[in-house]
Amino acid sequence: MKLEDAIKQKAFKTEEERLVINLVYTSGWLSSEQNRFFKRFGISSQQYNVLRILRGQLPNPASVGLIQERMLDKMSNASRLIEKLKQKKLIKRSECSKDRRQVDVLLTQEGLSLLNEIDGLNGEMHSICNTLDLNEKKTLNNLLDKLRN
Amino acid sequence: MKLEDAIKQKAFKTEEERLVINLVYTSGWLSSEQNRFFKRFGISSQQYNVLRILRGQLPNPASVGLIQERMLDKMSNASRLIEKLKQKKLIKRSECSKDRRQVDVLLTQEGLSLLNEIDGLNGEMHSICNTLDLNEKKTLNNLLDKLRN
DNA sequence: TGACAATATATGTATATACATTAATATTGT
DNA sequence: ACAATATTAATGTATATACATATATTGTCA
Repeated sequence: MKLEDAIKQKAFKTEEERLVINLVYTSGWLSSEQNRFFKRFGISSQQYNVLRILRGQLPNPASVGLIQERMLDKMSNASRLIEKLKQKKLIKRSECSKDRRQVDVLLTQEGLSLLNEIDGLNGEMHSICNTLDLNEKKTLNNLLDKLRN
Repeated sequence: MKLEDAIKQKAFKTEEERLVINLVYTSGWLSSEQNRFFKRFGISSQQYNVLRILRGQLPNPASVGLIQERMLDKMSNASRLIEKLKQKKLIKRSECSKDRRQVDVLLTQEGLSLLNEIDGLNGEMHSICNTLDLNEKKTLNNLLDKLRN
Protein backbone atom coordinates (compact mmCIF):
# COMPACT_ATOMS: atom_id res chain seq x y z
CA MET A 1 0.00 0.00 0.00
CA LYS A 2 1.18 3.48 -0.79
CA LEU A 3 2.41 5.30 2.27
CA GLU A 4 -0.04 8.18 1.92
CA ASP A 5 -2.97 5.76 1.98
CA ALA A 6 -1.54 3.64 4.78
CA ILE A 7 -1.32 6.53 7.19
CA LYS A 8 -4.04 8.64 5.55
CA GLN A 9 -1.85 11.63 4.92
CA LYS A 10 -2.37 13.63 1.78
CA ALA A 11 1.16 14.70 0.90
CA PHE A 12 4.59 15.31 2.30
CA LYS A 13 6.47 18.58 2.16
CA THR A 14 9.77 17.15 1.02
CA GLU A 15 11.27 13.92 -0.22
CA GLU A 16 13.26 13.77 3.05
CA GLU A 17 10.16 13.94 5.17
CA ARG A 18 8.48 11.23 3.16
CA LEU A 19 11.57 9.05 3.37
CA VAL A 20 11.95 9.32 7.14
CA ILE A 21 8.30 8.50 7.69
CA ASN A 22 8.44 5.73 5.09
CA LEU A 23 11.39 4.17 6.90
CA VAL A 24 9.65 4.31 10.27
CA TYR A 25 6.46 2.86 8.81
CA THR A 26 8.33 0.11 6.97
CA SER A 27 10.22 -0.75 10.16
CA GLY A 28 6.96 -1.37 11.96
CA TRP A 29 5.60 -3.38 9.07
CA LEU A 30 8.72 -5.52 8.96
CA SER A 31 8.71 -6.09 12.69
CA SER A 32 5.10 -7.34 12.52
CA GLU A 33 5.92 -9.68 9.65
CA GLN A 34 8.94 -11.08 11.46
CA ASN A 35 7.16 -11.65 14.74
CA ARG A 36 4.28 -13.31 12.96
CA PHE A 37 6.73 -15.70 11.32
CA PHE A 38 8.56 -16.62 14.51
CA LYS A 39 5.51 -16.93 16.69
CA ARG A 40 4.82 -20.53 15.68
CA PHE A 41 8.24 -21.48 17.06
CA GLY A 42 7.58 -19.87 20.40
CA ILE A 43 10.40 -17.35 20.10
CA SER A 44 10.73 -13.70 19.17
CA SER A 45 12.80 -12.47 16.24
CA GLN A 46 15.34 -11.09 18.71
CA GLN A 47 15.69 -14.46 20.39
CA TYR A 48 16.17 -16.05 16.97
CA ASN A 49 18.94 -13.57 16.31
CA VAL A 50 20.73 -14.69 19.48
CA LEU A 51 20.35 -18.35 18.57
CA ARG A 52 21.88 -17.70 15.14
CA ILE A 53 24.84 -15.90 16.65
CA LEU A 54 25.40 -18.85 18.96
CA ARG A 55 25.28 -21.27 16.04
CA GLY A 56 27.84 -19.13 14.24
CA GLN A 57 30.25 -19.70 17.13
CA LEU A 58 29.87 -23.48 17.34
CA PRO A 59 31.51 -25.55 18.63
CA ASN A 60 32.65 -22.76 20.92
CA PRO A 61 30.49 -20.96 23.45
CA ALA A 62 29.97 -17.20 23.28
CA SER A 63 30.10 -14.62 26.02
CA VAL A 64 27.20 -12.26 26.64
CA GLY A 65 29.40 -9.42 25.40
CA LEU A 66 30.14 -11.14 22.12
CA ILE A 67 26.45 -11.76 21.57
CA GLN A 68 25.59 -8.16 22.33
CA GLU A 69 28.27 -6.97 19.92
CA ARG A 70 26.89 -9.08 17.07
CA MET A 71 23.23 -8.36 17.65
CA LEU A 72 21.38 -6.44 14.99
CA ASP A 73 20.35 -3.86 17.52
CA LYS A 74 23.40 -3.08 19.58
CA MET A 75 21.54 -1.40 22.38
CA SER A 76 19.34 -4.29 23.29
CA ASN A 77 19.92 -6.28 26.37
CA ALA A 78 21.49 -9.62 25.62
CA SER A 79 21.49 -10.65 29.25
CA ARG A 80 17.73 -10.82 29.56
CA LEU A 81 17.23 -12.45 26.17
CA ILE A 82 19.65 -15.16 27.20
CA GLU A 83 17.72 -15.70 30.40
CA LYS A 84 14.53 -16.22 28.39
CA LEU A 85 16.24 -18.66 26.04
CA LYS A 86 17.60 -20.58 29.00
CA GLN A 87 14.11 -20.92 30.43
CA LYS A 88 13.08 -22.41 27.09
CA LYS A 89 16.06 -24.80 27.31
CA LEU A 90 17.36 -23.62 23.95
CA ILE A 91 20.73 -22.57 25.39
CA LYS A 92 22.80 -23.28 28.47
CA ARG A 93 24.91 -20.97 30.52
CA SER A 94 28.03 -21.81 32.49
CA GLU A 95 30.74 -19.87 34.24
CA CYS A 96 33.74 -19.16 32.05
CA SER A 97 36.82 -20.72 33.60
CA LYS A 98 39.26 -18.24 32.04
CA ASP A 99 37.45 -15.14 33.28
CA ARG A 100 34.97 -15.62 36.03
CA ARG A 101 33.19 -12.39 35.17
CA GLN A 102 32.08 -13.93 31.89
CA VAL A 103 29.57 -16.66 31.20
CA ASP A 104 29.84 -19.24 28.45
CA VAL A 105 26.63 -19.40 26.48
CA LEU A 106 26.11 -22.46 24.31
CA LEU A 107 23.28 -23.78 22.15
CA THR A 108 21.61 -26.94 23.41
CA GLN A 109 20.71 -29.78 21.06
CA GLU A 110 17.15 -28.54 21.34
CA GLY A 111 18.21 -25.06 20.28
CA LEU A 112 20.16 -26.39 17.33
CA SER A 113 17.21 -28.50 16.22
CA LEU A 114 14.93 -25.49 16.34
CA LEU A 115 17.32 -23.51 14.16
CA ASN A 116 17.46 -26.35 11.66
CA GLU A 117 13.69 -26.49 11.58
CA ILE A 118 13.52 -22.75 10.91
CA ASP A 119 16.18 -23.05 8.19
CA GLY A 120 13.76 -25.22 6.27
CA LEU A 121 11.35 -22.33 6.17
CA ASN A 122 13.87 -19.64 5.25
CA GLY A 123 12.20 -19.29 1.90
CA GLU A 124 8.99 -18.34 3.61
CA MET A 125 10.74 -15.81 5.84
CA HIS A 126 12.52 -14.22 2.92
CA SER A 127 9.40 -14.16 0.80
CA ILE A 128 8.47 -10.85 2.36
CA CYS A 129 10.73 -9.29 -0.27
CA ASN A 130 9.24 -11.25 -3.16
CA THR A 131 7.62 -8.11 -4.46
CA LEU A 132 11.05 -6.94 -5.60
CA ASP A 133 13.08 -8.45 -8.40
CA LEU A 134 16.75 -9.26 -7.94
CA ASN A 135 18.02 -5.93 -9.21
CA GLU A 136 15.65 -4.04 -6.97
CA LYS A 137 16.79 -6.09 -3.98
CA LYS A 138 20.39 -5.24 -4.77
CA THR A 139 19.57 -1.57 -5.16
CA LEU A 140 17.64 -1.53 -1.90
CA ASN A 141 20.51 -3.26 -0.10
CA ASN A 142 22.93 -0.66 -1.41
CA LEU A 143 20.72 2.29 -0.57
CA LEU A 144 20.20 1.07 2.99
CA ASP A 145 23.96 0.66 3.43
CA LYS A 146 24.53 4.14 2.08
CA LEU A 147 21.77 5.64 4.20
CA ARG A 148 23.47 4.58 7.43
CA ASN A 149 26.80 6.11 6.53
CA MET B 1 29.09 1.01 7.84
CA LYS B 2 28.71 -2.00 5.62
CA LEU B 3 26.26 -4.49 7.05
CA GLU B 4 28.77 -7.35 7.11
CA ASP B 5 31.13 -5.31 9.29
CA ALA B 6 28.40 -3.97 11.51
CA ILE B 7 27.23 -7.40 12.58
CA LYS B 8 30.56 -9.16 11.91
CA GLN B 9 29.15 -11.66 9.48
CA LYS B 10 31.29 -12.71 6.53
CA ALA B 11 28.71 -13.19 3.81
CA PHE B 12 25.06 -13.91 3.16
CA LYS B 13 23.74 -16.85 1.21
CA THR B 14 21.30 -14.92 -0.92
CA GLU B 15 20.37 -11.36 -1.75
CA GLU B 16 17.04 -11.98 0.03
CA GLU B 17 18.75 -13.00 3.25
CA ARG B 18 20.98 -9.95 3.16
CA LEU B 19 18.01 -7.70 2.47
CA VAL B 20 15.89 -8.99 5.34
CA ILE B 21 18.76 -8.64 7.78
CA ASN B 22 19.67 -5.25 6.35
CA LEU B 23 16.10 -4.06 6.87
CA VAL B 24 16.02 -5.28 10.46
CA TYR B 25 19.38 -3.71 11.19
CA THR B 26 18.44 -0.41 9.55
CA SER B 27 15.20 -0.37 11.54
CA GLY B 28 17.12 -0.54 14.78
CA TRP B 29 19.56 2.10 13.62
CA LEU B 30 16.72 4.42 12.64
CA SER B 31 14.88 3.91 15.89
CA SER B 32 18.02 4.87 17.84
CA GLU B 33 18.52 7.99 15.74
CA GLN B 34 14.92 9.04 16.19
CA ASN B 35 14.82 8.52 19.91
CA ARG B 36 18.07 10.40 20.32
CA PHE B 37 16.57 13.32 18.44
CA PHE B 38 13.34 13.43 20.46
CA LYS B 39 14.92 12.88 23.83
CA ARG B 40 15.73 16.54 24.35
CA PHE B 41 12.01 17.32 24.10
CA GLY B 42 11.08 14.77 26.75
CA ILE B 43 8.97 12.67 24.40
CA SER B 44 9.42 9.45 22.43
CA SER B 45 9.15 9.28 18.66
CA GLN B 46 5.85 7.43 19.08
CA GLN B 47 4.46 10.19 21.25
CA TYR B 48 5.57 12.72 18.63
CA ASN B 49 3.68 10.74 16.04
CA VAL B 50 0.50 11.01 18.12
CA LEU B 51 0.96 14.76 18.58
CA ARG B 52 1.34 15.23 14.82
CA ILE B 53 -1.81 13.29 14.12
CA LEU B 54 -3.66 15.49 16.59
CA ARG B 55 -2.35 18.63 14.92
CA GLY B 56 -3.52 17.25 11.59
CA GLN B 57 -7.08 17.14 12.95
CA LEU B 58 -7.14 20.66 14.38
CA PRO B 59 -9.36 22.40 15.24
CA ASN B 60 -11.23 19.15 15.78
CA PRO B 61 -10.44 16.55 18.41
CA ALA B 62 -9.62 12.98 17.46
CA SER B 63 -10.84 9.72 18.93
CA VAL B 64 -8.41 7.08 20.17
CA GLY B 65 -9.48 4.88 17.26
CA LEU B 66 -8.69 7.54 14.70
CA ILE B 67 -5.26 8.04 16.20
CA GLN B 68 -4.56 4.32 16.23
CA GLU B 69 -5.65 4.06 12.60
CA ARG B 70 -3.25 6.79 11.52
CA MET B 71 -0.29 5.68 13.58
CA LEU B 72 2.78 4.50 11.74
CA ASP B 73 2.70 1.22 13.59
CA LYS B 74 -0.88 0.10 13.64
CA MET B 75 -0.44 -2.43 16.40
CA SER B 76 0.77 -0.07 19.04
CA ASN B 77 -1.42 0.99 21.83
CA ALA B 78 -2.72 4.49 21.37
CA SER B 79 -4.59 4.44 24.65
CA ARG B 80 -1.47 4.26 26.78
CA LEU B 81 0.47 6.74 24.70
CA ILE B 82 -2.36 9.20 25.14
CA GLU B 83 -2.27 8.65 28.89
CA LYS B 84 1.46 9.52 28.92
CA LEU B 85 0.90 12.63 26.83
CA LYS B 86 -1.87 13.69 29.16
CA GLN B 87 0.45 13.38 32.14
CA LYS B 88 2.84 15.69 30.31
CA LYS B 89 -0.06 18.12 29.72
CA LEU B 90 0.52 18.02 25.95
CA ILE B 91 -3.02 16.85 25.23
CA LYS B 92 -6.37 16.79 26.97
CA ARG B 93 -9.03 14.14 26.97
CA SER B 94 -12.76 14.59 27.32
CA GLU B 95 -15.80 12.44 26.86
CA CYS B 96 -17.28 12.61 23.38
CA SER B 97 -20.84 13.86 23.57
CA LYS B 98 -21.96 12.15 20.36
CA ASP B 99 -20.74 8.69 21.37
CA ARG B 100 -20.00 8.15 25.01
CA ARG B 101 -17.76 5.18 24.26
CA GLN B 102 -15.31 7.52 22.57
CA VAL B 103 -13.06 10.17 24.03
CA ASP B 104 -12.16 13.45 22.36
CA VAL B 105 -8.42 13.94 22.35
CA LEU B 106 -7.15 17.44 21.69
CA LEU B 107 -3.77 19.14 21.66
CA THR B 108 -3.18 21.67 24.41
CA GLN B 109 -1.49 24.99 23.73
CA GLU B 110 1.59 23.48 25.32
CA GLY B 111 1.45 20.51 22.92
CA LEU B 112 1.08 22.78 19.93
CA SER B 113 4.01 24.91 21.04
CA LEU B 114 6.19 21.85 21.39
CA LEU B 115 5.32 20.75 17.86
CA ASN B 116 6.18 24.18 16.55
CA GLU B 117 9.48 24.07 18.34
CA ILE B 118 10.26 20.68 16.80
CA ASP B 119 9.24 21.93 13.36
CA GLY B 120 12.11 24.38 13.55
CA LEU B 121 14.50 21.46 13.81
CA ASN B 122 12.94 19.35 11.08
CA GLY B 123 16.04 19.85 9.02
CA GLU B 124 18.09 18.20 11.71
CA MET B 125 15.70 15.29 12.00
CA HIS B 126 15.65 14.75 8.26
CA SER B 127 19.40 15.05 8.00
CA ILE B 128 19.73 11.36 8.78
CA CYS B 129 19.12 10.81 5.09
CA ASN B 130 21.66 13.38 3.95
CA THR B 131 23.95 10.62 2.78
CA LEU B 132 21.58 10.10 -0.16
CA ASP B 133 21.05 12.47 -3.05
CA LEU B 134 17.57 13.40 -4.20
CA ASN B 135 17.33 10.65 -6.80
CA GLU B 136 18.46 8.06 -4.34
CA LYS B 137 15.86 9.25 -1.84
CA LYS B 138 13.16 8.92 -4.48
CA THR B 139 14.35 5.46 -5.45
CA LEU B 140 14.46 4.35 -1.82
CA ASN B 141 10.97 5.72 -1.22
CA ASN B 142 9.67 3.80 -4.22
CA LEU B 143 11.42 0.57 -3.29
CA LEU B 144 10.06 0.68 0.25
CA ASP B 145 6.53 1.22 -1.08
CA LYS B 146 6.95 -1.68 -3.46
CA LEU B 147 8.47 -3.91 -0.80
CA ARG B 148 5.37 -3.71 1.37
CA ASN B 149 2.98 -4.67 -1.43
C1' DT C 1 51.19 -5.28 47.26
C1' DG C 2 47.29 -2.40 47.48
C1' DA C 3 44.44 1.18 45.75
C1' DC C 4 42.06 2.43 41.77
C1' DA C 5 40.30 1.91 37.22
C1' DA C 6 38.31 -1.06 33.70
C1' DT C 7 35.41 -4.86 32.31
C1' DA C 8 31.50 -8.37 32.27
C1' DT C 9 27.19 -9.22 33.56
C1' DA C 10 22.94 -8.51 35.98
C1' DT C 11 19.16 -5.71 37.53
C1' DG C 12 15.89 -1.72 38.40
C1' DT C 13 12.84 1.57 36.20
C1' DA C 14 10.55 3.71 32.38
C1' DT C 15 8.68 3.25 27.86
C1' DA C 16 6.75 0.72 23.98
C1' DT C 17 4.73 -3.39 21.54
C1' DA C 18 1.68 -7.75 21.08
C1' DC C 19 -2.17 -9.90 22.27
C1' DA C 20 -6.19 -11.18 25.07
C1' DT C 21 -9.83 -9.70 27.88
C1' DT C 22 -13.11 -6.53 30.08
C1' DA C 23 -16.51 -2.86 30.55
C1' DA C 24 -19.38 0.49 28.74
C1' DT C 25 -22.07 1.95 25.12
C1' DA C 26 -24.19 1.71 20.55
C1' DT C 27 -26.33 -0.84 16.75
C1' DT C 28 -29.00 -4.34 14.69
C1' DG C 29 -32.60 -7.66 13.85
C1' DT C 30 -36.73 -9.63 15.06
C1' DA D 1 -38.69 -2.99 22.92
C1' DC D 2 -35.25 -6.00 23.79
C1' DA D 3 -31.84 -9.55 23.18
C1' DA D 4 -27.80 -10.41 20.63
C1' DT D 5 -23.89 -8.46 18.44
C1' DA D 6 -20.49 -4.96 17.42
C1' DT D 7 -17.65 -1.14 18.61
C1' DT D 8 -14.62 1.82 21.59
C1' DA D 9 -11.42 2.31 24.92
C1' DA D 10 -8.95 0.68 28.88
C1' DT D 11 -6.29 -2.78 31.18
C1' DG D 12 -3.57 -7.09 32.38
C1' DT D 13 0.41 -9.82 31.11
C1' DA D 14 4.47 -10.94 28.50
C1' DT D 15 8.30 -9.36 25.85
C1' DA D 16 11.71 -6.01 24.27
C1' DT D 17 14.39 -1.54 24.39
C1' DA D 18 16.92 2.51 26.75
C1' DC D 19 19.44 3.96 30.24
C1' DA D 20 21.41 4.08 34.84
C1' DT D 21 23.32 1.62 38.46
C1' DA D 22 25.11 -2.39 41.15
C1' DT D 23 28.22 -6.31 41.86
C1' DA D 24 31.92 -9.25 41.03
C1' DT D 25 36.17 -9.89 38.93
C1' DT D 26 40.32 -8.59 36.51
C1' DG D 27 43.98 -5.43 35.15
C1' DT D 28 47.16 -1.56 36.06
C1' DC D 29 50.47 1.11 38.13
C1' DA D 30 52.58 3.71 41.83
